[in-house]
Amino acid sequence: MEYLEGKNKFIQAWGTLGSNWGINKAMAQIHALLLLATEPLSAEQIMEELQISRGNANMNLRALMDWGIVKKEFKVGERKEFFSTSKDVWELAKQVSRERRRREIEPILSILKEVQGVSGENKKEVEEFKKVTAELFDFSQKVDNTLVKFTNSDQNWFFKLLLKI
Amino acid sequence: MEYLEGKNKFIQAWGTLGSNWGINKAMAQIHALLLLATEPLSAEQIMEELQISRGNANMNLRALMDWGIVKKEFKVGERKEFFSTSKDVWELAKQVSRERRRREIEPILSILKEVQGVSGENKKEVEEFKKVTAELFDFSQKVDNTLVKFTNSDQNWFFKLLLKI
DNA sequence: AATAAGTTTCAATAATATTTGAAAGTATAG
DNA sequence: CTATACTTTCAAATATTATTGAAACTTATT
Repeated sequence: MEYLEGKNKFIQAWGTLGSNWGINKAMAQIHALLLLATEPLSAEQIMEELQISRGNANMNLRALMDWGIVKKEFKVGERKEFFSTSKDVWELAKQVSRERRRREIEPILSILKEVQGVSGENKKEVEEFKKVTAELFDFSQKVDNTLVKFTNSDQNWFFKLLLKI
Repeated sequence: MEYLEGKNKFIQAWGTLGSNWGINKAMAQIHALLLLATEPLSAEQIMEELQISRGNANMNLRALMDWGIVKKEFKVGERKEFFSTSKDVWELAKQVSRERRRREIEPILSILKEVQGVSGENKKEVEEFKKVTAELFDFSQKVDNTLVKFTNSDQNWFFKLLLKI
């Protein structure tokens, strides 16, 4: 397979994967492009390679920076900004976990806690509600704890551990 | 907080959580409703409670059944179909992992493997490409293995294990 | 201070995904 | 067999989300 074909295939696949996990296609594709780049890329280069507009590139680069997985860089003598991402897959996974934990697990935990105190006429329904939400709370908390450990772990502690089983 | 308020809050939150993870809102909300129900619900009841159309209810119930997390049930003397979901959060998590593994990890693994064999003029680029995709392949395979263990584990083996650390 | 190079914003537009509802399909009961 | 109760399908409508592009803004250079 030709390099260019492989590259496009990979970028395409990364975009699709992102979409399935609630990350917009352009954002995932920019990330894929940066993963493959041998040096930081300018907004122009990204626009050009992915055939997207300046506004789109800018917004998604910002989103990637918000996620903490893309960094702005400057080159001496150049006024333009350049962008790069870490090639360390392990670091990437940890950063994504960290953000998703903050953005999704924490809010759901807080809601589950909040709704625990419901009251009402129908005893059976209320009890079922409390039971289910309590179990979800418990489970979510376990996931949360696991992610905290994971995101703070050095190396691939996690997988090494699993190998021992 | 009144039961109804809590219920709505939970259903709403479950829908939002779903959206963030690439699952459509109605699908997640139907699931939330079934989680809280004290007995299997008919399509009518679901349509009524969530204020959605018959077609919508039907399609998303089918999708939930495809995911293996909702089951059709029949009541004696009733011609209608009823739907229920397992209240076991652990089982639910395993089933979702199983499906996502099949639907997303396996395809990406196959693409990563496929693009490994690229060739091209620019040695530096090609090498970087192979390096990055090889690392992603390795990582994805580890995740895949972990999920296999997870989805086959009894009880909360996983979390119990983590407690030991 | 004026110009140039580059970045950001955001209303308008386009693309995508979801939802509806009515018609077609199926199965059960009489 | 056929009327009835219910389910499924899917084209069209709607809602949501992503993208564009040009104007506004910012910063650096002369």
